[in-house]
This record gives sequence, structure tokens and C-alpha cells, in this order.
Amino acid sequence: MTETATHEKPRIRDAEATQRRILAAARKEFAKSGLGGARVDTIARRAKANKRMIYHYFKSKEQLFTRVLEDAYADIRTAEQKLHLDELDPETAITTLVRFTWRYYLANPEFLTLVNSENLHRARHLKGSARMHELSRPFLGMVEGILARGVAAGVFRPGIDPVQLNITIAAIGYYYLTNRFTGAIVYERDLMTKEALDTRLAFNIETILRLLRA
Amino acid sequence: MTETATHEKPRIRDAEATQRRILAAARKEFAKSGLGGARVDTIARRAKANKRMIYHYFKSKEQLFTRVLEDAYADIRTAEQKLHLDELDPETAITTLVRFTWRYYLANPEFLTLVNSENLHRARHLKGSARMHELSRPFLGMVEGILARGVAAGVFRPGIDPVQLNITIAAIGYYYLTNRFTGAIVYERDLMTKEALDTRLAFNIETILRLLRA
DNA sequence: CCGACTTAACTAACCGGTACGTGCATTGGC
DNA sequence: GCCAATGCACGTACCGGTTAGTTAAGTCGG
Repeated sequence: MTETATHEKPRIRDAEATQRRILAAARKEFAKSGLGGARVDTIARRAKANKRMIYHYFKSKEQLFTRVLEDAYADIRTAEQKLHLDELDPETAITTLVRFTWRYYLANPEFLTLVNSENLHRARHLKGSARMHELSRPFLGMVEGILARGVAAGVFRPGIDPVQLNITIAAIGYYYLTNRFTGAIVYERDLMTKEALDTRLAFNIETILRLLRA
Repeated sequence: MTETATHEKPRIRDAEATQRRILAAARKEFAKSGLGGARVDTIARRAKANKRMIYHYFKSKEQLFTRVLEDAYADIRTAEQKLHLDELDPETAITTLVRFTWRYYLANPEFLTLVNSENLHRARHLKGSARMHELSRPFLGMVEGILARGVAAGVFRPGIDPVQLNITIAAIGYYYLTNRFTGAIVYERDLMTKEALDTRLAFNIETILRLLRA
């Protein structure tokens, strides 16, 4: 009788929904203030949940942070899988990856600050996470595949390490966006206008293609 | 490189020395824990100073942070000036800059986390800092000069924006190093062995030269 | 179908520790 | 002697985490 309705009445008590709200609020708060600056009370308030619920479901602030991080990585890896890069010709595949990475970072700035925060803590929350390895392996394999196909087709030069390539693709987008505030001061320029963003994406694609071309 | 190294008789009360010790301790603590995670008591203890001194000389934790940041930028800009890149041929100058940037980041990892921390706070501590502009302008002008000389000599292609170039040079070193902890997990590889570091530097030089060459 | 019972979701109020910041007394250097 | 430099000890607010209790939702005997 409980599952029959297609649109059930909003339940007063809903464990899953509460956890989702807590995770969403935590992602925002951790992204905004870092692990040290984030306030558990703020997360509870924004999740419209009681602080006790956070400790009930996630044990501690740090375990909540770990979960938020893992979910963030799962999100981007899932989105990458959906690109089906292995079905594209090598040059298109790489261009697509650079463009996707850029747009994902732009649309999900929280991911960037979460990763920064975790690195400030020397990745101690993700260390030993089996889930992280499961997420990373297929991704790396895919880039390796694109590279191999490109070399075979004679469009890419041989000997390029897929790890270095990956790091570079991430770096040129990531750095621009995370450091946009000090960047605006150093370069005395608004780096976030539509024009500036389009220019940077084009520049990044050019950088990667020149790096790879035979 | 801010140590006094002079052999004056150790004064019991030395305002300048105390301030230097506080700044050095603050740089370490802010770099390690971020602005929110840093503890003023810890800074005082490590500076072998009383917490009261910190508030006497720097008014607040945030103003101390601002000062630490400005000093950090001053350090790297000063070091860059000493390269005298304008006296080198364009290609050597750029290679030297890439190598210097990489080595400076490696030798001064605190700079990286300080900048990250400031960007988490949307650069509100450096906003409006006259000192920052004074530091940045000559640096940008120098890179612009190298680029122009390279184009005139026919070794670099024309139309490259010095700001984009600069951001890219910083990015490919900075990202690798700040994200080395999550990177080690994602790529299942130690990114900090001597071999890995040398490989990365070579890769970065190659990336930039391919980007610039006519 | 119903009401007593059980379990899980949820809340309010609180605690011990800690963190930034200060008032005030003291002391060394010129 | 005067003032800057320093030290002590505290105030006040806050923060992560917990204790003790309440209420909604499922469950089962009758």
C-alpha cells in the first residue's frame, strides 16, 4: 500500500531526502568556506535539517566532507563518460574533452574549490577511497585510447604521456578559473566576461592541439 | 630568503625582528591551514612572540593575512626581476621563465596555498592594494617585450596575448603542484619523485614552446 | 479495520573546549 | 623619565559534538 501512489504526498519524515538536502547544503558550504571555515550549524540550517541529523547520517564533519568530495568526483566522471569520446575521431575527441572540461568547471565552480580544499589537507579524506580508483581508471584509459588512435592515424605525435596530457588539459582551465580573483588584480582585467571566457577556451584548445600535433 | 643573517647583538626588544618572526610564522600557518583554519595562538607561539604583539603590529588576523600575501607576491616578483629576461634571446627568455616559475613554486609551496586561500575569499584582502599593481605591471611589460622581440625575430607567431601566455605558464606548473595530492590518487602515481618532477618540467617547456613557435 | 507497540526520523537545549581579541601591568632602551 | 615593546590573564562568542526527549511512520495481534 505504501508505494502505490505515483506522486506520494510529501512525507514529513524522509531519510533519503534529508540526506540529499544535507549533502547539497554541505557541498555549497564547504565550497564557499573550505573545510576549516565551514560551519556545521550553517549546513544544518541551509539543509532545513537539525544538526543532530548530520551527525546521525555522516558521523562527523570530516566524514561529511569526504562524502561530498567523492560525490563531486563521481559527478564529473559520470558526465565525462557520457561524451563517448571513443566514438569520435582523435582530434575531435580531444577538442571535445578540452571544451567539456572548461564548461564543467565553469558550470560547477564548487568542484574547483572543493578539490583545492582537499589538497590543502593533503588529500587525507580521499586517501584510500576505493571509489576514487573505480572512477579514475576508466577515464584515464579513455584518454590513453584517444592518444593511441591519434598516433596510429598519424595526426598526433608519439610518446605523449596521457597523464601529463590530462593534467595539462585540467590545469589550463582550472587555474584560470580558481585564480580569477587574484588574476583580475594581477592582470588588471576582468577575466569573467563572456568574451574573456570564449577567448580563453579558444586559446586552451589551440594550446592542446599544438602540443599533440605531429 | 628573508632571514636577517646579520650579527648584531641580540636585542631583547626589537620591534622589527619581532614583526619579521611574526610574518614568517604567519606565512607558514596560513599556508598550512588557510585563513579560516589558521590559529593566531599558533602563530604567536611559533614566532616566539606574544599574541598581543600580533594585534599590536597588525591589528587583526585578516590584516596580518593581507600583509603576508603582499609580501609573498613581492618575493616572487623580485626574484623574477633578477632573471633579466630582457637581456636574453626570446626563446631562451621564455624557457628560463617557465623553468624559473616551476622551480620557484617547488621551492616556495607556501606561495601556492596562500594564493589559493586568497582566491577562496575572492581576493578581498588584495583588492585595492596599490602595492600589487606596482608589482604586476613591470612583470607583464617584460613578458610582452619578450613576445614582441620573438615575433620581430620570426621565431614566435604573432597575435599571442601576453596575459593568456602568462596564465598558461603559471597554470601548467601551479596546478600540477597544488593538486599533487588528489593527483596522486587519480593518476595512481607519485608525482613528486625527482624523475616525475623533471619530466613535468620538460613537458611544460615543450608545451609553451609549441604554443609560441611560428 | 483499529489501536497498541516498535522503530526510526527528528528537535531543543546544552557542554566543554577553543578562538579571536583586549585591558592592564611591566620592563627594556634611548 | 618616557614611551615603545612585551607579557599575563581574561572576556565573550562560537563551534563541533552530545544528551535526552518527542513525534511520525510502519507493524502486528485481534
